[in-house]
Amino acid sequence: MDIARRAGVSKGAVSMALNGLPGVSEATRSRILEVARELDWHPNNAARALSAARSDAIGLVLARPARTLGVEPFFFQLISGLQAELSGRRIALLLQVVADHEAEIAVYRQWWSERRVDAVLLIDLRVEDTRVTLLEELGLPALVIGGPGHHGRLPSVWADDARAMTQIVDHLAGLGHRRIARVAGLPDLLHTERRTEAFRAAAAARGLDEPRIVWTDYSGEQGAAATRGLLGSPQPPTAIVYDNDVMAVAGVAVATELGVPVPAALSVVAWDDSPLCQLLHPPLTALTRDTFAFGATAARSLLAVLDGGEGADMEDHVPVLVHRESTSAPPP
Amino acid sequence: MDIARRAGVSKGAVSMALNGLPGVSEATRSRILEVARELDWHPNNAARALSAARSDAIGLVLARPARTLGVEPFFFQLISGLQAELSGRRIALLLQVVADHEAEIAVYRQWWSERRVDAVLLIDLRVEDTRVTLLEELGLPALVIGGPGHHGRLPSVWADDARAMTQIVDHLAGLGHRRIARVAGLPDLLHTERRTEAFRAAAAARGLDEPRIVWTDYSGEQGAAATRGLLGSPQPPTAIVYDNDVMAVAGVAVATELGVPVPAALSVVAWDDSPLCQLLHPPLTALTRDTFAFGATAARSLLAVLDGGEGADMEDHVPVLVHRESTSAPPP
DNA sequence: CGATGTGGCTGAACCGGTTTAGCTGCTGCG
DNA sequence: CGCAGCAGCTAAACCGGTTCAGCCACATCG
Repeated sequence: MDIARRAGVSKGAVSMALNGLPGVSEATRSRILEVARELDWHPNNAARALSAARSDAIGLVLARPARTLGVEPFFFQLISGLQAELSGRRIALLLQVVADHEAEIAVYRQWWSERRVDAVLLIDLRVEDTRVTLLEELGLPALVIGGPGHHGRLPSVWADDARAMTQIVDHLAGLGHRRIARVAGLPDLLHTERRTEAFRAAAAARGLDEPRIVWTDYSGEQGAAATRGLLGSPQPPTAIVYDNDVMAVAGVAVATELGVPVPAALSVVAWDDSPLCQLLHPPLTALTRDTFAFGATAARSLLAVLDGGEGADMEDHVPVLVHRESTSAPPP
Repeated sequence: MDIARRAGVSKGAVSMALNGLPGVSEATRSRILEVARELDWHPNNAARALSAARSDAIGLVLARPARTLGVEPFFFQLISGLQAELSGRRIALLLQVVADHEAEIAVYRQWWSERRVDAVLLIDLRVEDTRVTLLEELGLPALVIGGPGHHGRLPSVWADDARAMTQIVDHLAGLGHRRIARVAGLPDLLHTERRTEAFRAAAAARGLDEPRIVWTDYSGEQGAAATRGLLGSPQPPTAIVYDNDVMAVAGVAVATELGVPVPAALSVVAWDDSPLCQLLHPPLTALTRDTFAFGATAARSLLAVLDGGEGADMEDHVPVLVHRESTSAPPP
């Protein structure tokens, strides 16, 4: 190490000085720091990783069909939030987009066996999630985004989907709706199930008709098809809650096309707000969550895990329903 | 290395065997491979990186305001395409989302000084791009996505925006439009300028009126505002070309709101297709490009650079205009 | 004044691979 | 038969850091 030579000390001393460890005098430390600055020295990541048995990287695998990905701002906002916390600690984010569950698991195995990452983030938790048991078996530290429950001994961060859903149903019921329906996302995702339970429970609590639910893959196509089905049925709903913004937009388009005015004949609520919701005509009543902040929270939890902490489970803020013009009282 | 012990050879022999290098007999090689399989052995990435002076990772920095990011499927499709090529070579992708240009440059410096990446992808090329000179100075291998031109000695992969734009203008002129306008993206991006030049040139070649152009930040808000401005002017255009799908959607919403029927009174073309374009009412005529394939092409080019090749500049396929229902003959 | 710490530093081992010089035993050739 | 040449392997250096045992000089204390 040529800093050592230039400063006339051993490389052990340099290491202590640069890492703020005791073992060198203040005079020597500042001399070494000075030399390091002069030489614009930066530690070689591989060397540090090898010796410390750390990689200073965390991994995120996205396993959704490419088609539905990227349509939603959710992921980028999450990633931005994550990095707001991680980059301060010089921790990198490895991103991998894969086609399916199998491939996702293969990536975890490889990353961990090669020690490419120190931990991973698990997203889109399923009801029976083989990934959780895999990660536990591997001993690969992980933070589950989504919960509570079904995440084994892994720590988890989540938002209270149930309370959010209750908010929505209350809002609609308060406007006078009695026949509400829901266009849901993928049925095997845990949060879809959570929302479904809460949806049914809230409807029952308010004495509404047994609500209809249609499951989709989050794509606009399926959202449109579901809407068409609901509106074409004998007793069409007077309000529909969509599990994402893209489907809500598609739903409004279908309704308009069928001559069903929004909100006069049909109220629409979108789960997850986006610029799109505000641009549409009418602007959509939507459930807003601060995904950036959520990502930052998740990152802090993950760092706690990496620091050897237990990684306590944590609940994020409850999402807020923003009232816009796509919801109103049902037709008489 | 305990494979060596188990197989009764030296670790040097193990290394040769596992990497397919000459120097071991076939018998020994297969015995070593067998032991490695039994032990489910995988090389430690840090050790390999340290010794080979490679990191087996490439970096991608996205420096757009978080608000406009993620709205476009473009990035995820690009990333998916990149990884389709990269993961076969066990090369990871480091993703960093930053706020601005300064931060982006800082990330490059850090990544390279710590040898975290072997190369980076440069995206959203600007007319005067300080990043190009920085990367050249640093000696950090890079592939520029966007061009041709303005990328110094760095290799580049691009799509022919000019020909695509000509296609669009030809289509509109063929329908009979004479007053067309364009809602463009960020003015300092190179491809924005490319499109602008081509737009003006094609309009002139077809003898159309001098076209109006409004620049935006790609957000739906600004797209809506631009549309409002254009339609409210004394001589409103009969066709508008938008630089992305989100703005096109916003534009249609504004037109509808103002009582300007699409396509009867206003034709709309979106640059970049997405499910959204097909869902809208009317479905939008849009410029489709195979972003996944583009990403794969870029990855191959980048691999060529890493393999020590010159990294030849390459042009991707010309995007194709898909005719849907948002374009028709102008009102008489 | 000698025993005992102790702050400050050095030298070497170590992380887990790759690479290379060099050794061994065999084959083939004159 | 003697020697060159080569296949096949080992041992050790190396990548660039971190960590730790141990050494030295000096202060402190009984």
